[in-house]
Amino acid sequence: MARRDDANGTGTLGKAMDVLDAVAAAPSPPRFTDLLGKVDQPRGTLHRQVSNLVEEGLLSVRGDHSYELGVRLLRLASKAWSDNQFRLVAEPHLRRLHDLTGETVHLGVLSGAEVVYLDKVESRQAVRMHSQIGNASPTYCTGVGKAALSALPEAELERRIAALAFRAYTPSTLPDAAALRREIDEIRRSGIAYDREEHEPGIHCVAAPLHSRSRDFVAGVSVTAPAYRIPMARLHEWEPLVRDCARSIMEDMASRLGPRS
Amino acid sequence: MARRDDANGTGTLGKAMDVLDAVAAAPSPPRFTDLLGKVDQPRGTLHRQVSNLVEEGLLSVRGDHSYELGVRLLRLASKAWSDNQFRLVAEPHLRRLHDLTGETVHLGVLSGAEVVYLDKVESRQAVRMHSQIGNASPTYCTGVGKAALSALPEAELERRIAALAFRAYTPSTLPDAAALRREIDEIRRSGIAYDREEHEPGIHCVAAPLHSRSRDFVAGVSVTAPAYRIPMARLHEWEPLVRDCARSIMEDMASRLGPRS
DNA sequence: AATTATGTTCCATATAGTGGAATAAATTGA
DNA sequence: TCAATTTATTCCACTATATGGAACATAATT
Repeated sequence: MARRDDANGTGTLGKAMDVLDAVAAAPSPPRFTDLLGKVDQPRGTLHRQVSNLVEEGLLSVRGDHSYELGVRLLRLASKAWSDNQFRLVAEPHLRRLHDLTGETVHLGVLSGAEVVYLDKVESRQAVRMHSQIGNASPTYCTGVGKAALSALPEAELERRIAALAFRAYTPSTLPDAAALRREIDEIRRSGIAYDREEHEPGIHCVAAPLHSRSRDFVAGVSVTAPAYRIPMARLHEWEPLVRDCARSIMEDMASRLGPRS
Repeated sequence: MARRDDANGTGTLGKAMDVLDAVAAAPSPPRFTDLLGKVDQPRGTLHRQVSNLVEEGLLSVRGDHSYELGVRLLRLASKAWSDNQFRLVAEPHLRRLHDLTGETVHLGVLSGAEVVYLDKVESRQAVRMHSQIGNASPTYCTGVGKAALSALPEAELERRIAALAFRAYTPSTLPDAAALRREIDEIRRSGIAYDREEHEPGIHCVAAPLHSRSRDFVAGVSVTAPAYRIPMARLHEWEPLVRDCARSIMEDMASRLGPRS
């Protein structure tokens, strides 16, 4: 929810993105006046911004003046996904981790305050692919999220934690910054993060951090499983597999994309 | 390829989108100078535009100064897809069409010169979902593309056809505007479009047009099948099913979203 | 028909984007 | 290793573009 500091460096573009975010965050297609309440812009200004977004195909307007995100985003995202070098490099490693564990494997990267899923490998492909790719979850209550946070340089970590708004998804969701901070320290020591049913009841996972040399992006790999079928002990056994997967993705990145990736 | 008229009404935002398009169109992650050649902007200007896009997460820069589309697009597109009212309304109808035919069903909407796939229903879910959703194909050699074109008002159709650049994907791809024009007339009469292996050899389909009352968007539904297994005759038999599917989606839209959608 | 809510247009003003040129950084070649 | 060359980044006077308050138009509501 909390999204934007009053001042931002990206001028007109930033404002346009604010509008898109506002539409994305709305529970149902917002009308013009709804948006007027959500983004801090005067009528005339917002109206032109929205018109421009519509003209560019980033927003689409229905007959009743309500707005939806436009299909042009789908088109771009499709490219963003299929061309993504990190994902391309990681994919075979994820597949291998899946083969070794038999459970669902996720790859997620840190984006803003959230972790967005870049890829997913699971056996029963009955579930719609899109149900995860591109989805975003909070960092503080997911395996990949906490793993990714642990890979951030200290200053950056502080900044991000300070900006978080904690919400208890389950009884075991970490309640505040202090608890998260303690857990991150532990993850940094062990190189492994757990989600102990902190986001969804009955679902837990093991995850390992992943980052580019320069830390210009941080990510996480995880193996997720239902608690009733896979006990915590098994998750512990998988620690080396997950760690190895993360390590080999990083090595692969380094060798393929040059030492500086 | 042909993308932009010299003048466009969306100012700064439009230019930013041009840059995104240029990155999306590149066969491999372009560097700054590559982009400089593709978008018509002076160095200083382009540099700031790119910086802004990176800061907003719409572009991401790798260690070697090459640019990729950013993950924020995935996040937005995920929302764009899951919230899309048209798709939500259409989904059960697509599923029904799939059950009746046993073959792959597509839903695509017209976006610029292309048709982008909004949904896909197929039995063997082995294929990755993202392999189609958000993908774009030319209008003039796909079933949904031609169907969608046929639903455009005359003036709009002329304009779009004039802007097309024809490329022969297969021996049966329509070669030019005249041939397409003739076929569109036929589709308007019959209400059914065929792709006779015009995009991919061995793949053909039946499609029907679909549009919102006000024509502010046009789309198509199709049943696609391999030619070796499903003969043309069978496609003909499916005509009523496809037409009914399109009709019932439109009716459903009208009733759910109000008479004006 | 009058009232209220909602959407759209206008235009003087200021802000934010522009772009040519200078600087810095990385890469290549001798 | 150092110069030559390519490539990326910064700077800033200038101006095009976005701004926003207010007037106007168009539904919806009473």
